[in-house]
Amino acid sequence: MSNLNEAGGAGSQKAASENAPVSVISNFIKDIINDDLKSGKHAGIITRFPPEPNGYLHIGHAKSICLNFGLAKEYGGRCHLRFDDTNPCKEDIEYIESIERDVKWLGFDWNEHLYYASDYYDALYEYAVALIKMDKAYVCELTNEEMREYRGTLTEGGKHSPHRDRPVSESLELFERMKKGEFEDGKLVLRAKIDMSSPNINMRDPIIYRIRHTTHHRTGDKWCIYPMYDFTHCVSDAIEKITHSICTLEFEDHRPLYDWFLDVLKTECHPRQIEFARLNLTFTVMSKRKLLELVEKKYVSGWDDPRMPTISGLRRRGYTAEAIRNFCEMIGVAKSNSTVDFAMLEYCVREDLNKKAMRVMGVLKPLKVVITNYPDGQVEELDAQNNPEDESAGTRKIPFSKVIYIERDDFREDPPKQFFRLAPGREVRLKHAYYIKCETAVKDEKGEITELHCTYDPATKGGWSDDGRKVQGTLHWVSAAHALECEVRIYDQLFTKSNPDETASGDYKENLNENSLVKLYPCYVEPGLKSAKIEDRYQFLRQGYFCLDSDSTPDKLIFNRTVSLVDTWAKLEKKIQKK
RNA sequence: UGGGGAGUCGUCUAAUGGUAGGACAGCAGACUCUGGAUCUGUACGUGAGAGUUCGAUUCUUUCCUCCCCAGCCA
Repeated sequence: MSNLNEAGGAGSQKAASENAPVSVISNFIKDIINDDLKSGKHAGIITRFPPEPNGYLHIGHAKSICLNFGLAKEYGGRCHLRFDDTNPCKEDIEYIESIERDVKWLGFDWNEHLYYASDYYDALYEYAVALIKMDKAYVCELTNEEMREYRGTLTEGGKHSPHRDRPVSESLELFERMKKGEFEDGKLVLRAKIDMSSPNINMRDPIIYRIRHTTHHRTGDKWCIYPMYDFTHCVSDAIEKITHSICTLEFEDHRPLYDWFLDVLKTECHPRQIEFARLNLTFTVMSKRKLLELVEKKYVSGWDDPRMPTISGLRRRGYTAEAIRNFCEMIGVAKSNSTVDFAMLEYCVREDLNKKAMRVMGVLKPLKVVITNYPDGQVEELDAQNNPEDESAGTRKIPFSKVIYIERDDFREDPPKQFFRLAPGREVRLKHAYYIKCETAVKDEKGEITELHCTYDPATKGGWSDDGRKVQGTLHWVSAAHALECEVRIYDQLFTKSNPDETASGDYKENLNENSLVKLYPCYVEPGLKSAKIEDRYQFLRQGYFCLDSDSTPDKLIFNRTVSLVDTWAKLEKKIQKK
């Protein structure tokens, strides 16, 4: 059982020892940094990755992680991991742990620079008091609904709160009492005093503290007032002496507020906020709300369901950290909204796994083949190359015997023109083994083919013939007596539409793909896979890349298909059928 | 219809006044004991107009389209 507990072995990655390489491609953020370095504004850079621990990280976060940690590495600076934990209602320790695990797995290291916004609650409180004393903040008693009314609309300015001009001393006292827990949730808030007529709604006296009698996952019950994002984020950045605070586009019109707080507070450090476009991917959703819904309503098995675009899902699916990093490098960083073709991500895993994954043979939809002229009871150990892309991967022995399984799709009774595989009277090569020729197809009473009777040519051992004879097809196979029975899970896109949000009803779930998971059983793989460990990755010859799923037990191996191989024949066949 | 952003091959992304380039996807071919990989070739783009200039993706201007903002979420 121990072999199922952690990754290791031939097909696996040593995540911890992996180190992300430095990027060579430029982007507009690097241009800014280069200017800042050149002008002497900064001697070095400090960035940060600031997730809120209210969900699992996804591939979109990976883009941000690669950007922030990548920049730090490239410029010899550092990147902090900071949990933006200012909303105890939504946050959870489970998420903190998963985020740390995922960032590490991606190959990045924050060293001792692990922080929490909640670390700064005392400082934040003092800054808030300072704001009140400067008459730049006040305690407001408007209800939620009133607040919305007073805020105005996109086209009209708002109105002043009746509490806006209350004396500083009164706000001070009220704020103190808010902190002491004298008011219930929602009764009072602390607001910045900026400009209710601003065309930028964020500047219309934004709330900076609200009351929440909720236990915080780190500070417990010490606080019942919690700071809002806009106030917390810029102050946290300043405390950590961040030089470049990189966030996504939707925060662009929060920047004036970010700058306002730091200007008014006259913080020693005033980071520059830079916005870039978040990642969108075809055939999937990236919003935390939707991913959470998929998990909670059991459309998927969990955050790490192999169909999820989460880091843990992709990892379980068999993606490597290197593939994800390469992908993030490949897609670039810019300010225009964009949706990347999922095929680009698949290209990146294939490229990486092609170099690394050990080749093995596995039959997904078995068809029994009896080699009639092969001696009963004889077993030969044949040599098989582990990875033609990597000489150092060596070879292994695989057993061959009279009864084998081949892929059902590799036989056609009535083969189309360009079909190179097995058919009555046809000869093909069994990879690493012999040429075999199909003599007869045995059928049951319903006309289903139950097995094939073939003959082999003993002179072709290893898959060669000296007489110049050519065979067009090469098939993978496993010896029936030696094969390991297992389950294989074939995944397809979670959604049927390239843009899942394109719906008639407005509910993206109507685009869920009913066939996104197909479980195949029994499948047969070569006996060597018995020692496979969770997350070990393999190429099943001619089929795709697979990895051992965490649902596996020593008695039942389960493999996930990470991605298929490029299937030229499938494409060709489709074209033939169209004609 | 307020404010803030963005428009370059099908999709991402370069070119910062001087030959519009790369990657993915597509197509065609070569090669191959994986119809994998690899290699070669090929097609495809500056949202529109006006202006400045010898020369504009780049500068100016008008227009068009798309995205974000009215949580006591981040």
